[in-house]
Amino acid sequence: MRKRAVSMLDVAAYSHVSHQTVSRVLNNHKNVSFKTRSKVLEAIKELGYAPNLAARALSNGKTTTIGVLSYNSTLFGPASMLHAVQNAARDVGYAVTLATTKGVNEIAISAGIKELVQSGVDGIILITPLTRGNQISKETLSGTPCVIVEGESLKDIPSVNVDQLTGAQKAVEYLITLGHTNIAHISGPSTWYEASKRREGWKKALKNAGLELGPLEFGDWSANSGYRAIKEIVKGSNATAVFVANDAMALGVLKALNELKVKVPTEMSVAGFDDIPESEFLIPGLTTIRQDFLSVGKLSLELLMDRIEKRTRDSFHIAIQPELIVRKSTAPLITKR
Amino acid sequence: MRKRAVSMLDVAAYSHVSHQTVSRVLNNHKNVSFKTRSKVLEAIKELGYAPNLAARALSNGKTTTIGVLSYNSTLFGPASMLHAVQNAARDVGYAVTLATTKGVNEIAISAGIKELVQSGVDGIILITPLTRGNQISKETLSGTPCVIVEGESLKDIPSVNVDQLTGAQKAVEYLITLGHTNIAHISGPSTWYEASKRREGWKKALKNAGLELGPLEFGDWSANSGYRAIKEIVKGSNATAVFVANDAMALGVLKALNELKVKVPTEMSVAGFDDIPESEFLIPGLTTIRQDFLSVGKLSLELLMDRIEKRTRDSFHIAIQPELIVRKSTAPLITKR
DNA sequence: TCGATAATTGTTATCGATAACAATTCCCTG
DNA sequence: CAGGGAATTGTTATCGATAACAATTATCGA
Repeated sequence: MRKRAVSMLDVAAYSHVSHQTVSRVLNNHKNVSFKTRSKVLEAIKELGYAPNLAARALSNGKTTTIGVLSYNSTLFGPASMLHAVQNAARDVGYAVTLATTKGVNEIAISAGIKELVQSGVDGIILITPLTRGNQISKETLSGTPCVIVEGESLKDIPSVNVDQLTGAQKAVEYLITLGHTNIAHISGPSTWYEASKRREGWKKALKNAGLELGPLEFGDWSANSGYRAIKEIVKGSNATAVFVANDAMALGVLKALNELKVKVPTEMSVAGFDDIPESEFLIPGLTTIRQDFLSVGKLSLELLMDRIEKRTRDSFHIAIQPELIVRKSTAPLITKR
Repeated sequence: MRKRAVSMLDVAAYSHVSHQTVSRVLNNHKNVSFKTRSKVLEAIKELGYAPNLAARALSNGKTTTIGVLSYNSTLFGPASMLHAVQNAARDVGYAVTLATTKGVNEIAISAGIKELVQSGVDGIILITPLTRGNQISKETLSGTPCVIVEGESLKDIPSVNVDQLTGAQKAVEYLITLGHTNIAHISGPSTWYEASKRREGWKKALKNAGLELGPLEFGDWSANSGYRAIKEIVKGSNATAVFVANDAMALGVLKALNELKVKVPTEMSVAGFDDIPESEFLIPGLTTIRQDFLSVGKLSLELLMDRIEKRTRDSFHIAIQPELIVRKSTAPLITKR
């Protein structure tokens, strides 16, 4: 029973070459004769050799690991992107280490970044809702390449974003074409980048149509907060449609309206944002904006790999267009007379 | 501008001690005088030193990293457990690297484990639905400590499980106390451990009450599969209650019943399993079984740390009791006469 | 005050890979 | 067939930490 795992030297001895040659075979150097290469490969298979990644990392300064910093990986969006990133990373031979922040403030994010930098990752993907205030100092990154996902674009740092503003605008414009003129909005927390963009989109669509802003409430992305917010809106206004900043809150909205005996969509149209898997099966099916999280995840990894491997790219900030999914929770305004 | 990051030798030079003493300070060895310790600590702070983890790993064979292998981290359960594990790991100074499997078969799982082992993790948490067939060979683990979460208990490998059988039994027993005698079940995929346990619980409860088995359908955990399954059940039987193996499928069930104009709960009682955040806000609120994923995650990490640090423990297999959450989707049977 | 023992500090070897450079072999041309 | 350049292989140093052991300094009781 052997105690230590087989190392490169064992392989070298077994195949009667130097360990350097083994290294060359492993790293696909061109100047290795076919004969020795196959000899070495056979030895590797025979002995069940696997390189020691710590040694490699120490030697060449690369860990072939990327870090993902996420706010709350339980939410559908972050979880999907994490999944996509992880899959894409594996395909290019990179491991993924995960870190999560407790809050969305600058301190928590910096701490998370430091944690990852210290662990030696080759690059970082930030799935954190950075807003303007949250500048990432070069200090904390200390040279580690980085890509921002779903956060305010900074000039030096590549980013991948779903075009939140346009997405929100599409949803509200759709409500407008249905004849609604008093359109409320339930926004996400004011500190979140996505929330502010969606709010902007709502405003822009209304302004473009020459309509006044409808009532505005703030939630915290949870169904419960949507539940509470819509009750305020119904009580305090006569809005006939509501654009909700995410599907989870929209779920709470549907629940509250059901309890209040306000019929959806005939008395109130509801549109969400995200297209979570549940949306299709709500009662009624939720009209919403679909974000292609998988593409976002995949693209962000591509950008990061470019950075890590010092490739340059013209597209520094990538915006993905979301898609309007029309279901049964929205309907033309019935004019009362 | 310094090129290389500061190393232990820099700290040693700065504080006029040997690098070994610096190492001792870092690792909290007892035999370091207060004076030198503070001198070194100051130097560390002054120079902004952070240990190189690759070097440490190479030297002592530990990476202070654990691996989590998950089936599909987008699902609520795995995502929650991953989150809990990651938090708990950070608290004890461990990093988390993530791997995902494409399938639930033995080959895919083994591949995932190998990937993690090769990356050098100190321990592995398996959030994969292991069934009997899926034996983990000692070979693939090659000595790496491992904990199974939500999978069939193997004698050698510690595990943390929610008591699926009892949970399912509780749900069905509750339906029985409401007077239902024809209780259907929509199960998860037959290869999944959780699915088979929940199916067993359903059978056991019915048997204990002297009732016959109701209709049984299989889904794939998705809302859509629940949607289809309940249509079969309604068409082919006169069940008055259905126990659905997870909340996502229950969502589809509610949708289908709504379309079929079967009233819930008066004409059909529906109970789910998981208590996802949405469940409370479904229409009607879903009666379900709550699994404490966070505790499961935390406990599994504890078990793993015991293994890594060679502590022994009497409780090798831990079972957590789930909780029945009664909401509005279940009601007493109205006897037609 | 001496010596034994404990507490503290230092020196050298080691982990397993890659980098840089040196040496050898091969092949082709004049 | 000599010689030059390319292709192939080998040797040694290095990455930055810990392990093992050696050396030095404190501390205490007789």
